[in-house]
Amino acid sequence: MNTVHSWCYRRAMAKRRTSRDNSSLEQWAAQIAALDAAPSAPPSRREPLTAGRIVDAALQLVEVDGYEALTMRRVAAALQASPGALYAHVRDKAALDDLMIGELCSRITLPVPDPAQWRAQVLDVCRQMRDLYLRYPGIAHAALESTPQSLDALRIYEGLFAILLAGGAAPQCAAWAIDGAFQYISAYSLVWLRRVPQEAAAGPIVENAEVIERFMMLPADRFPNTVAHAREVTSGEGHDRFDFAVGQLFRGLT
Amino acid sequence: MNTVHSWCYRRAMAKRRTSRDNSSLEQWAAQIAALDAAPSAPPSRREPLTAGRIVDAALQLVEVDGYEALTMRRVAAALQASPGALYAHVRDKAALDDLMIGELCSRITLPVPDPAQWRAQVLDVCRQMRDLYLRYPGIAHAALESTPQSLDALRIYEGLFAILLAGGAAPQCAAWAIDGAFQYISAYSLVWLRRVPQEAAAGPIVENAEVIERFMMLPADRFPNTVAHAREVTSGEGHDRFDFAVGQLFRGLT
DNA sequence: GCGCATCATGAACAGTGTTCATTCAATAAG
DNA sequence: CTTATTGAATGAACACTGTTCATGATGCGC
Repeated sequence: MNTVHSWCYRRAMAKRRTSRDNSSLEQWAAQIAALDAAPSAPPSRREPLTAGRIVDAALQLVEVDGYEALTMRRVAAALQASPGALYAHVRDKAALDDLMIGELCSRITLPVPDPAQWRAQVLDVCRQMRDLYLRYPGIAHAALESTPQSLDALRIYEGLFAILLAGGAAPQCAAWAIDGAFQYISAYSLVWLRRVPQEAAAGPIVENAEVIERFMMLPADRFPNTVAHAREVTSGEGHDRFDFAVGQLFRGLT
Repeated sequence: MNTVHSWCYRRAMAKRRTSRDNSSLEQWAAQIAALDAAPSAPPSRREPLTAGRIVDAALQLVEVDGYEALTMRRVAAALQASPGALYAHVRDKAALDDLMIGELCSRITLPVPDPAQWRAQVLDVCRQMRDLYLRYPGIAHAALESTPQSLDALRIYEGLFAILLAGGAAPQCAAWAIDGAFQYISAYSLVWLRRVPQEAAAGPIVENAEVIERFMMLPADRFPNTVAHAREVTSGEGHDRFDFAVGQLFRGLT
């Protein structure tokens, strides 16, 4: 449903020049036709395929089943199209990955820089990235592998840069810290996925106690510090460690 | 098929029973052939398959062709074995990944903690990890996906922990910083690979000037800060950015 | 109405991880 | 010295993957 809505929006924007009502009418007719055709057999003739629709379908697939389930064939099936049809609009699966992270980057809202609270602003942008990566599990893979700087990614680079410079940071330190943060956020989002299925089984408290116990079962002669500070090693609720790491990366830049 | 095979089996058994010298002769010929084959092809036909040999072969493959070329079939071919034979010693490809990063972790040398120079010691260990990840290109993928804490990885966790505690860091901050560093190092090693093929083309100076020029071609109204500080954005020789980010993560913990 | 250019199709290709019945070699038991 | 057993290796499958391409159908401009 999500993709259908955004697709309708995009198509309406693109075709606004010719005739909005016509597109709306087509849509109306297609919906009516779908009422009959959908239960019996999926109609082969659909609305034209576009890169935008492909990206939307791919993102929806990742949101539901994770990035490792993202397959050209599955995207095509979700669009009721042939696998080869996608390659008329998207060069590669890598190109699709780039488009997906571009779409994600375009969803991030950048604040107007406020020197008084630049730390909070930077952290907020980083959290937005993290939440997007977690909403589409495993898509950080694509972010790590994709083109160094797409224009969409560069937009949020510029946004963070502006916040940091307004806060009084030196340009080189600011640029390097942003770079490091991008990489850290991707890695964090990937590692975070490994804890999710465990959370579904039981509450986090029991889970944490279990982990502490396991750490204390380690041979104390080989892992003295880990055993001694098992509580601190396993501490951190939610995304506390994320906030800590991001805070460290942007520390003392003024 | 089933009956035919079992019939063949019975027939082979019967044949062996009737003329055993024939089978012995074949074996004799095989031994003679092995005399010649052994010096030329030293390895593996008679050597029993072990998890260790599989891991070694897999690492060698990654070192030469990269992690995306790591395939169960290729590992088996390198060992002159059948693809299915690997599964008697390694449960999954994921398990093979775990064993590989375990092997890598076991190669890292940990210093005895010296409070006077704990920063240098931490940076050295992080660089060892990075260099291993870069020597086996793309294997950081396995590190990000693999089991949260294998005992080999925990060993270097403990080593870093000891260095930091000796340096006077608070246990929780130390643990969180180590965690962040692990994730950052993996992401950095993956991102670094995208620059390597460009280095082969020309010297880094020309390359850098090219990148600066490209950044300055951006629309200045949309990317004012990136354009204005293109030099700082593209600065950093070698692993300068790595050292910066690691330094930030472990900053001010005493 | 027709020609054209575009797009979707479905089959194919070369791979992938993984499984399985079958075969073999070496060993333990009689 | 046979014989039975066992554990590992095989090779052929299975269900997939990304990608290509000739074929065929579609809708638009004239």
